[in-house]
Amino acid sequence: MIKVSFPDNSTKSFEHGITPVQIARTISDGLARNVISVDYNGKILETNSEITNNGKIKFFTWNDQEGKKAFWHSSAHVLAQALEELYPNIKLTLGPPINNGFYYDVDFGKNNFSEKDFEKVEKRMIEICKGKHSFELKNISKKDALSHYKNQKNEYKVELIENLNDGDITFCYHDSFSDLCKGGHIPNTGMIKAVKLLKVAGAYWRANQDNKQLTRIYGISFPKQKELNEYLNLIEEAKKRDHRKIGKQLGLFTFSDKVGLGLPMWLPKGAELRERLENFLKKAQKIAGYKQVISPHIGNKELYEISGHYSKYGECSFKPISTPSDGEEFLLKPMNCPHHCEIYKSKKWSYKDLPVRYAEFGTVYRYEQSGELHGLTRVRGFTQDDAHIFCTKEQLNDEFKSVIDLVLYVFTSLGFKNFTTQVSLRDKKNAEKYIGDEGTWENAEKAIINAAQEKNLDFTIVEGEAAFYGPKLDFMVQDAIGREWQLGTIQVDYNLPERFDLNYKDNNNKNKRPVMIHRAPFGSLERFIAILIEHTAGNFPLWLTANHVSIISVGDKHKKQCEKVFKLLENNEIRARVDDRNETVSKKIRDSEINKIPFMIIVGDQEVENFSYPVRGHGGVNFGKKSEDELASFFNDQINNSMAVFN
RNA sequence: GCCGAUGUAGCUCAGCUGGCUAGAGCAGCUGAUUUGUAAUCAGCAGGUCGUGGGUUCGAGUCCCUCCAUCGGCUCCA
Repeated sequence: MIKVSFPDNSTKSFEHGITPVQIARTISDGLARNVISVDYNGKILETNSEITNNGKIKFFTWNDQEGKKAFWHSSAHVLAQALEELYPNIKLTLGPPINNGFYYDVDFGKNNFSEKDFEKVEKRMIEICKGKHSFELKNISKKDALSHYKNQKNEYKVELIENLNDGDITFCYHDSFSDLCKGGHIPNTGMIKAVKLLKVAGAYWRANQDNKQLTRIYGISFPKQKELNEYLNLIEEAKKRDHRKIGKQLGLFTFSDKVGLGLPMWLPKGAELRERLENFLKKAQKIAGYKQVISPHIGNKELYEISGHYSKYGECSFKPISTPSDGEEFLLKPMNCPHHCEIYKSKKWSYKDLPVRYAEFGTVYRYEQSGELHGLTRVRGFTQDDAHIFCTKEQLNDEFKSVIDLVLYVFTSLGFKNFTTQVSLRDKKNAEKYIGDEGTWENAEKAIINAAQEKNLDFTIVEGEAAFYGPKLDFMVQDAIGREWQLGTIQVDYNLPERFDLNYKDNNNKNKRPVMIHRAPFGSLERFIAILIEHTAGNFPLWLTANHVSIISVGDKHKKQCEKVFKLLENNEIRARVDDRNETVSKKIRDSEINKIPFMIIVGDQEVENFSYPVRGHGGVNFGKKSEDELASFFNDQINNSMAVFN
């Protein structure tokens, strides 16, 4: 007999070799039907694995992330089976579950595979699912596993197996299909009721550009058709929030092939929006002790050779600009830090002066690969809300923490609640990718982790994501369709102060190296605004929005009164616009709605008589009637409430 | 840069297997209408069908080149 304890800490005894699904049945038939996989003593087991020792069990259903993982992993097997049947000469490689669904990377050889083939594959997948084939995991010796795939001439699987230890290798079987697999499946294919292939894409084997490019097929599956439909609807809705679409609708920005790829141009409304965001941050930065500086858009090539950026990125960036003077070359500014270092060097510093905080909305240019450009989120010219803090080692921790406060203030002011934080460290195995010695990296990494812990950030640590000169703390936010983007970033840097020979005098009149913090709460204005658009669907916080109020006339005879209300609001710094076109009231309301103007005032005979105005909110919300005396304070209260206070 | 898809008016889209002067709605302009909470009516104008080449009696439609866009991959100072 074995003892199994449950999440509620109760314990039951079972026969040796009992399976999780049998244990589930002792709780309820419903659970037995719905259990997808289990965690047993911290290890994921299949529902039909035999349990032979005492332990703690936790059941996963579709409602758990682990359950979905098993569900989608199993779906990837079904996809692979269908593909292998329909395209006999393909080579399967890897097929994991992802956040929303699963994919399988396949070498189609000379044949290609496109969206036109989806229907056929989906149909076959559903047939396989209906067969209710159970998944079975079997141990295979390394020798047998290798010879199996060598027979199939599948060099990918052979490579995978060669990196595994004999004894750890399992194959998963269902129906006529088998695959190298470490487990974590649903009980049988019958659970999968709805399947949809979503996209095909090229993907390099083992994520390495030098390797062969495989065909990646993305799909998603659900236990109910209804859930698939809901998911597809959700995706459709999300696409409506795409910043490229809303940006066009609201007249915020534009692109032109003639100007160049990835070089956004801001239309008046977008420029005003940017200006408000800049002013918002400038105000907070002033309180936090930053000083604004301004640096040119180009810099001598030598500057970037000193900083190390040129040797790292020179080849794959905008080429240097030469001048009439022989041998003289300039680079379009790809980052602001070297300039700020030189500004720091323009005078001698005492320890009493530090920390020095230089801030600049600095526009930089980077030659991103053409295939990488994406709306405003990935561009070739963009403006960072950059600042560099030069401080002593002793000040580093406090400075770093106050930058975290500033970033959090920016995020909460703009309504970003679902952000994640990531500490990006170097990849120790690839030391050549980084500059600076072991000791300084250790210090910098420790400093970031300490500060993040002290600020109670719920961060994940990712190795290999650091900048080449230092580790960083990144604030990540998802866009409308779930892609993660880095917005805010804070970086500790011991390297540039060294390279630029930055100094200050300590209290013994000795030269000391300052530490440098690079930081940008928005990241870049372009990307930040893009994500902001997608989060708000263009309904910006009141303090940011282009127009607060649309004043709509009923007929021509009310124009004068509209002007009067407009003046009243304008005098109180409320951004109003008058719509007295010769159109119906309904039409003018519709236009205001489409332009996402938060408030409307309709001015007709009643208003002219009573000097009392009904306020309509975006989407038809009724705020009741306001007298002329109440109007300005009503809107100003609304606007002020939309903005957090920084202190 | 790589893989796949797409490209018709300012915007959103029709245009079947190649067949007369390429269509619609919105936006725009002109006029009528003076409007009460999400589209008043009529008329007008607007397109070298992404680019260059080819096949054909004939190409928006078929083929190739290039460009751009979209979805991924790689990259992201």
